[in-house]
Amino acid sequence: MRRSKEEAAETIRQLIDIARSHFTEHGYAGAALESIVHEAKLTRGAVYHHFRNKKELFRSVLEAVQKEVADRVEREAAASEDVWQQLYLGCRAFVTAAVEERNKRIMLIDGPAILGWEAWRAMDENHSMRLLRGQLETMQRQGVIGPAPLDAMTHFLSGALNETTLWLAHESARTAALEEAMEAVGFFMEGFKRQAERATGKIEPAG
Amino acid sequence: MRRSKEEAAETIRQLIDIARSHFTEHGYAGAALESIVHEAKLTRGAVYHHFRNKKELFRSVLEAVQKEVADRVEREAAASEDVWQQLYLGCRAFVTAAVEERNKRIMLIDGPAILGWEAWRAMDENHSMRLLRGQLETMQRQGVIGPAPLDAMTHFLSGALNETTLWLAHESARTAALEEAMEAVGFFMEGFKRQAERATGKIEPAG
DNA sequence: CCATTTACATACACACTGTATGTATGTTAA
DNA sequence: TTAACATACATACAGTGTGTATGTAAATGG
Repeated sequence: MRRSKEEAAETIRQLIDIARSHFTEHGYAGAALESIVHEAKLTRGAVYHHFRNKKELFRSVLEAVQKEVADRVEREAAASEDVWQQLYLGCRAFVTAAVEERNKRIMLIDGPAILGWEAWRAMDENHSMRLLRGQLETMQRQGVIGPAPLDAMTHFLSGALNETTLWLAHESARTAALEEAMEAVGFFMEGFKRQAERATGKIEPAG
Repeated sequence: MRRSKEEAAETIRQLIDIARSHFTEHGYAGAALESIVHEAKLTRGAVYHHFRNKKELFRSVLEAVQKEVADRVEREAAASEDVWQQLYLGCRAFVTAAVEERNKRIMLIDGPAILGWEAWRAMDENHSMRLLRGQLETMQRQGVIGPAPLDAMTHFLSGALNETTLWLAHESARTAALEEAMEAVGFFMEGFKRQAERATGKIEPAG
């Protein structure tokens, strides 16, 4: 019953895909490998052949999720040439992509808990967060935002977007929620602008 | 070997306390009830008498953590009479309290994963988040921030503070990190101010 | 075409949760 | 004061799930 190389690659893809749906529906702990492989018409032996353990299977799933979301963010942000608009569009793309059922829980809830915050963050730095930080860096180089601490700002905004995503998922009944959330993003950006204006001496600081 | 009521209450406190340290050190999944009760010189029977299951024990631990953190936030925010300063102090108190080892993981990582985001949020609404939302509401009523969507802003800022906390924990070597993080909070507040000024017609919106 | 590797399946050991039941002591009401 | 009951645990066991060791047949490479 040994399969060829391409068939094995297909098996891996299938396992990741099915695991993703099970993790989405039952969470990491609630998703038994047995029921995952059953759907794939395999046994747990197949999983332990292709992945070191359950956690590594989850990591592969998360990797796929992150890549999907980041791709959407990058594509949609590129629709504008204005750096502010790019940031806005990117944030919007992120929350609308991440809010989807098949992304949300794996990416924002189980991800940090299963892999640990550091490993989760390390993965994120290769995807959405890299884009966000890159954008802020560009804006800073262009002088449209002042000499603020990039890392702190990136994490602040990233965390805000993550929680906003989960809130949006919860508020899915209210269509106005997305606009409200984006308004909050706007406030943050306004703060940037004002700080940039201060740095260039347009207005003086308030008390 | 039956204990009196006060002794039983002491048992519960002790279990929560020891469980908290085990959850902190090994995470929820990695903390075996057996090793928790062993430290308390009890058996798992004691746990299942006082708590429905492991998750309920965790919920009790989280409740204690939330209460501690929220109390500190409330106390430190009350040190000022200026609403902006109160918000700033509250945010600062939150991150410095939440960043502590015995709070961080339980509150920000395992909490949502074990109880689910909704239950976790529901608990949070009775603690730190209630304070945050209340403060924003006060500021809005006083007109120092404009007619912005309160819930969206609250979640945005709350999520930002949570991630900032985890980032700070990771950056614990750099003492400047806290100030950088608070600077990011400041940007957000600047956005509020500007938006409030716009609403009251002090300056006109930019493109 | 033979040796070796690969892709799984099978079987088993182990850890942990949860539940059912037992038991001794505290509590309370007649 | 004591019998009846409730409470605070301990003990024993069943179930579920992960991980590991081993088996096996087919694919791959020389």
